[in-house]
Amino acid sequence: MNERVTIEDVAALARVSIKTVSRVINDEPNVSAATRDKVSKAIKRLNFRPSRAAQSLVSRKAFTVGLLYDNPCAYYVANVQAGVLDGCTDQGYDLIVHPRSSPSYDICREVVALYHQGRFDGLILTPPLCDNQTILAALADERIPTTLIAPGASPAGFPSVVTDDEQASHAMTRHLLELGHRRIAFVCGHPDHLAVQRRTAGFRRAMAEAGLPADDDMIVPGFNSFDCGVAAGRRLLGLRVPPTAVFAANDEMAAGVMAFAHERGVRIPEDLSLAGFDDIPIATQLWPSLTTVGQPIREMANRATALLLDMIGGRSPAPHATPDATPELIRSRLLVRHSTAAPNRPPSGEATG
Amino acid sequence: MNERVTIEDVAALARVSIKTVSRVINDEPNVSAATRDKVSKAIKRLNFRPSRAAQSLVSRKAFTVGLLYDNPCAYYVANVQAGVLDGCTDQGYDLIVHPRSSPSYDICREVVALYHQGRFDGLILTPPLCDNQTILAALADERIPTTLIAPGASPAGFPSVVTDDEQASHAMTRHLLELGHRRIAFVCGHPDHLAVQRRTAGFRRAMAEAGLPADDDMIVPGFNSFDCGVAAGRRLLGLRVPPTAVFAANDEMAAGVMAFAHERGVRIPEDLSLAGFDDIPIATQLWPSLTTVGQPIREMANRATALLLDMIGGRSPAPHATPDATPELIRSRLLVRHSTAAPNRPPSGEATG
DNA sequence: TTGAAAGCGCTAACAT
DNA sequence: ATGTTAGCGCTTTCAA
Repeated sequence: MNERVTIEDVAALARVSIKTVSRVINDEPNVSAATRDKVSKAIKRLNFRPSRAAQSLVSRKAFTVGLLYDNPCAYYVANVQAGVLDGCTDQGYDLIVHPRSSPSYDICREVVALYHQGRFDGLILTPPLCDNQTILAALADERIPTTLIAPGASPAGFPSVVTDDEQASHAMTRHLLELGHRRIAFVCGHPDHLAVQRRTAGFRRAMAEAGLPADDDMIVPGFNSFDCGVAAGRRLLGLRVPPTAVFAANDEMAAGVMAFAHERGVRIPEDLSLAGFDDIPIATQLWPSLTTVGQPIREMANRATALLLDMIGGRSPAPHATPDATPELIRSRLLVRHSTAAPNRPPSGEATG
Repeated sequence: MNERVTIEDVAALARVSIKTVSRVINDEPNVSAATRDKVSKAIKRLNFRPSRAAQSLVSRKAFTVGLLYDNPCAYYVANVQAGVLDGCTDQGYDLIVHPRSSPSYDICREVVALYHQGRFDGLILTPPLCDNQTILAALADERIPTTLIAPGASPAGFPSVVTDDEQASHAMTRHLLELGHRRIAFVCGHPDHLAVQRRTAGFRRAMAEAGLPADDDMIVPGFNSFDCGVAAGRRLLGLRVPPTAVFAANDEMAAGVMAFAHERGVRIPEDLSLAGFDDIPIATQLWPSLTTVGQPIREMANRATALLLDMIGGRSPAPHATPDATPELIRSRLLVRHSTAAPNRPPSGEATG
């Protein structure tokens, strides 16, 4: 830490009291322009930075937010982090990250302990942790300021930011229907991930509205992984009457379906249209590029951070004091790329080796 | 922060002085077993946690390490973070992350300021920042404890952890040669990323040892991105005599080559063997799965953290006091999957639609 | 508009 | 083996 220059050094150089320096540091009123200027010059001259530890001790704030997650997708995590940092940095807050895959009981104890040590002022939770009742109960119990990104429900007392999974899924299904598909299969996401579950609902609604049956053999389970996608592909393409389009609840599973299709020589999009959800990097690095739904992850994280900092800073009601906060909505958008086309289209003129 | 229970509360309950409590907290000697027990019980009873801010203020430590990076690959970053956290957590250190893509001058000022505020005790740098002389000079100037992950050179005074890029690249080239390939192309990595540059050297050495020419038209430039891979594929497959194998300096570029090959109907591995480097998730999510080199990123980050904490804790020489520290080496390993095979192999019996 | 004094919760140095 | 005292560097009273 090597803390050499202190507020006293500045005060001595500027020939004022340390309190006056403190006033300048914190932009407090009641300092004459001349004094302020004098002090500012001294601060610059000495390259003075107030000690975070001292500020924390007296203000009882850590100036740090914690990000708690348990998500295997590096891309998702990176975007969340970026969004949180966007919101933190200008307010002088730091981010400490806590990926946790341990049992929730340990998480609770650990997080509460860290909070009581003053290691962070508030917490941001992402799926699936933000749907974990044990954790939420512990955080509410300890009155730890917390906001949620994309929770399945909107638990009382936790401000949250969500996106319109159901509508986006509906829109994607409409896209496939409008291309002329009728036999459309859906690969479900992980049952514990509530937001992902809403994607199934959007699919079902669009199919119902189109007067099409959502056959049981057209809706297959999945757990968000590439391997599940491969398995789903095997199952669907092995059907007596296979679908002409497959819509997977996330891109990883869509990539799995695509890999299986490639292996079987099923051409995409000529023989099979394929759609995903999330727009992870692989979506543009597959061939053909994947039609998918772009999630505004970074923006959501940014807003969740702003809500958290409002709470911490007392600019919004105290934590767990607002039973029915409406979640903030940020819309997802449809990204039509090359993996979807009208059904039964004749092979294109592209070289095929 | 809500800091209610302090060391005084514990002292009062245990009927000892606060100093004795402090001794117990810090596992200092000279406390009788009975007293220690009494204090421990009081600590548990009150659920006491020493305030980080107070400890920081008096010890002049932040108990935090900073991770500075500017790397577009989420998977790489996630692994580095995981490795750093592995090393931090048990020592009670936190991790704050600082992704930075701003000009290096700003990074320097910002990082130095944060250090002087006592927001971290030491820094871990990854490529390409760890090869940036301006940043390194600033850090050395300020005596900021720093370790480097996979630097191109090994700058004096910076402990570092590296892997054997050159040898791994040599081994991959040998693999292709042993399969019977003679016309092997290489897609180079970003010229600013020195560690990646060594992969080119390994390729050249293996080719030279095999008595094969490394033709200029067989070694194409690249900048690590998927699009560069597509471009390289277009260039190489458009040659009068195309290569029978392509070795790309990273997986993203290999994925680009593969996408282009798919588009052109060039079969992998029957018509073209393809190898990458890094083992990012996409390597197993492409079809066919990609033969590549697995980088021990997480272990490297973990070791870099251990080296840093040794420095911070005074268990190793002070920062910038050891001119010629030997970088610690962690070996990469060859991962042979389905994208490489002997050249001119007849099509396999797999279904081709 | 400015400043003096009293802590924030802990540890280091020095008693006992 | 245990306790007392004096800070760490800042902000918050409360005076002037």
